[in-house]
Amino acid sequence: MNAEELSGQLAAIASTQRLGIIAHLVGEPLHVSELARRMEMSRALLYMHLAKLEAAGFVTGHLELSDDGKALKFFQAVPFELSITPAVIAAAVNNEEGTNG
Amino acid sequence: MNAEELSGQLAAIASTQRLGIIAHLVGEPLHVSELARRMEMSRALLYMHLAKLEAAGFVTGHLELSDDGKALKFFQAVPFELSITPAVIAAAVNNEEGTNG
DNA sequence: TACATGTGTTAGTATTTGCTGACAGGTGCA
DNA sequence: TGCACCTGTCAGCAAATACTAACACATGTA
Repeated sequence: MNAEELSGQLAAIASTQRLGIIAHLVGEPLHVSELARRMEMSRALLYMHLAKLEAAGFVTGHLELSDDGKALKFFQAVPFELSITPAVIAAAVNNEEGTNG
Repeated sequence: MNAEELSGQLAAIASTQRLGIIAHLVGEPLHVSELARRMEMSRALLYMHLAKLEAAGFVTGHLELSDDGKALKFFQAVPFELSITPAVIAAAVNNEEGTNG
């Protein structure tokens, strides 16, 4: 873990919208349109947020075929634990590996 | 801890520059001009970053009088531990208090 | 055919954030 | 007086991010 990776992870969840997305996907996978309705958010915007979350590894998506033959893109939250302390930050900035996860 | 507070905390450290500032201030308080030199950053910019970090509680600053009578603004890192998991996020989004620190 | 549902992408705009340069003011010292 | 330090703030520009509206295309159903 270096400083860029760490700040990338943090930036991915440093948003109330994206925290809301993760909260919605904890324990209950949802497809994009359904999630967009629940979050009262446009699909285009939701795709942008999901892309950032998926790139950082906080959610994962997969296509699923519904009973009536429609392709649904389901997303779910990925289990993780991020523990941040001053020491963890100092280690990351000094580019040391294997310090946190 | 609600979603806004949590995302605020995360946003405050979701920056390689600000991670670098914290790393510099771990175990060694520095005054602004000295820190600006070590980070190779303008003071104006550093003030902006320090303001965000201080508002979020990651660093704390105080004026100190040097031997030769100059006022120096020292900053130091505040000890903390932020533990982020999907459950913590869900709790924050649902506005529950007392779940994480 | 037409409508409701879904995925996925793009162009363009609005808002926020990061950053620079310049300023005003203070102390100590030669 | 002038120089070398320091704190603190502001206007303005640059770049990144968030967001909207619109498009193309697919399936099932009336």
